[in-house]
Amino acid sequence: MKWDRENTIAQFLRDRRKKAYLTQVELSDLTGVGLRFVRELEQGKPNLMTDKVNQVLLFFGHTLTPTPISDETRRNLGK
Amino acid sequence: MKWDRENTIAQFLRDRRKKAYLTQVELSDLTGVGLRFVRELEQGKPNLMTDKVNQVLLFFGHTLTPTPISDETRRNLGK
DNA sequence: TGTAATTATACCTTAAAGGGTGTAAATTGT
DNA sequence: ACAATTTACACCCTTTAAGGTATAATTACA
Repeated sequence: MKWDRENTIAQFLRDRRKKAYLTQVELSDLTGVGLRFVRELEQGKPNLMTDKVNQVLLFFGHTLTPTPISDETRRNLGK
Repeated sequence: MKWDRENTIAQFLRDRRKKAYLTQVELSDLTGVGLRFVRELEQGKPNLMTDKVNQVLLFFGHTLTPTPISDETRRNLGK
């Protein structure tokens, strides 16, 4: 599967980390996930484990939940 | 890690499947994920792969996205 | 109440996610 | 322009998610 830096989670986390003036290393330390994982997250690796993602999201007060797909997303379904 | 049938994703999917009058087997077929996975999903297995979850959520027009944690969630942080 | 359908557990195998580390590339600041 | 910091990529290793299948428990209903 192809990586997609523009996917919702990747974008969200790159943005939040920047705004918090944190490096990937710092975020890795603060959240307890591996540095490698932080990088894969931000580069849009497609297949991630939910609890690892949540471990990072939680640091920013967020969590993964099912939300209705946007028209935008629906349009891109056929990739 | 402990399983939690009441977690957001598990609850959401049990509810949606019921409302669609589908069995786990049917949902498994329709979404292309394994039957075992549907069951683990609905029973709140903690560690899931995001693309598998999305594969099922998409069937119900949803997808995993980072959302602010609720007060409820925040209260339960210390488990 | 008995029986078929649905759901829950258990066991085993396989593919791949996550982690550590080392190195190269890119970014930043002076 | 250069040095230091930060980010990206490659390698190998360990762990485990997901799938298939078989069996037990539960639920639905005739």
